[in-house]
Amino acid sequence: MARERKFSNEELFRLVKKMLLQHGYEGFHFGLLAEQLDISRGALYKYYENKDELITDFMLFEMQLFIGDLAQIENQGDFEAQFDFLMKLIFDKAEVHQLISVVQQMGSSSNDKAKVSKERLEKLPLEMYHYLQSFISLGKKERKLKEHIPDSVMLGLIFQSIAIPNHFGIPKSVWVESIKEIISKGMFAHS
Amino acid sequence: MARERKFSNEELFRLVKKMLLQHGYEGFHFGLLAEQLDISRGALYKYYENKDELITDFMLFEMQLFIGDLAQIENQGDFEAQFDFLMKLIFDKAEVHQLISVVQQMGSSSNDKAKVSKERLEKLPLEMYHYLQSFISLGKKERKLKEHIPDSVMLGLIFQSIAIPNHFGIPKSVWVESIKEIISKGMFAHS
DNA sequence: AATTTAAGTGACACAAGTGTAACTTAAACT
DNA sequence: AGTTTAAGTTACACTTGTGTCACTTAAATT
Repeated sequence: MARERKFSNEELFRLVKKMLLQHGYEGFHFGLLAEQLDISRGALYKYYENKDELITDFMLFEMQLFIGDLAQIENQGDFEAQFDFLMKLIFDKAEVHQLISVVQQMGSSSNDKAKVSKERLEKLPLEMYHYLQSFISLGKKERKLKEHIPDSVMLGLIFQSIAIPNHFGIPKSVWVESIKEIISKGMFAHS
Repeated sequence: MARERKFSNEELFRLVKKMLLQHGYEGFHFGLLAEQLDISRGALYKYYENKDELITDFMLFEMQLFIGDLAQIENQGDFEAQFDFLMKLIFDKAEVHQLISVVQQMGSSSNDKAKVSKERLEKLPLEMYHYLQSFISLGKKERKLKEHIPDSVMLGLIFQSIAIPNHFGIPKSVWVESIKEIISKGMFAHS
């Protein structure tokens, strides 16, 4: 019916991700994106009204992928296996955490359409928590997790651990194992 | 020798802090700052060549205050008291963590002077770690802390814990105590 | 081959922030 | 009172990104 597009959605999202991670929210703009896609800036406005709408769309896509991975936690056997799975997933998909922090930099949109999907976007962390509720419940039910600590503190700390800056370049395996140990058994020696 | 300044350094830094926390790095600009100080934008250029230089200057000031507080950890008695002091300090001065993340958003400066002090700035987290080295050493020496976990992982996790988002509005005291418990003794129940 | 239609282009007006420099103002010193 | 000096103002030129719209292009349909 019409000429074919010069770029695919995959290519677009791949570049958006790369640019967001590289330059952050402020450094991301249509000019740069268009250049990398080898199209004119104006063409992008055929698909997205503005930057926020594009980023929001991308994030919904990206987060749904991540939540898809996360959902597999239920097939991991006992509680310890689920814990290991979760930690591995988080450290393998470290970018997700960075991308979430980009969203929080997004100012309040002028656009109405963008506002709606941004609200959806802000609910995604909560949705993630919801998916993990069964994991925490299992742990508490099996008396593997301390029952007096609120679920959200546990999940928050687990997810935040990905963002600890490794200033001294500790090898990844040592790094991850150390964090897992602290989270599960603490940094205090047994007395 | 000349007319007196319409604003003090304290007032300036107070506003810079407020604006950085409220609007982030990108939302911070001379126009807004000048308006709040009730001076013209041009006047600010008498003191700082650009935004990065001002922010850098402010951050050095702010961090030195924080490091000053931190240094008092040595007067806190035994290891447990030092641990409690550190956690309390971090949660009382939560803004510091936010401010540090602002710095990481600063692009590479064009200005030479700014570049130099920005390098100094990026070393500050390391300097902080250095100040806390004695605390960790004490803990390990007294066999209160697990010796096989690298210092930087412990300190990183402690500092990062301030950034865990409290999506569900858990009361502060419960929140802080829960985090302290996980960090020190883990989230796993004793078997 | 002519027509339709969506993809893509390029120029324009706009907005917001930047940095500069000539100028004005007011305090302090002679 | 006159001079000096730093503080502050204002206007200007510049840069970078935004959003729009009339226009061109190329694939598919008839």
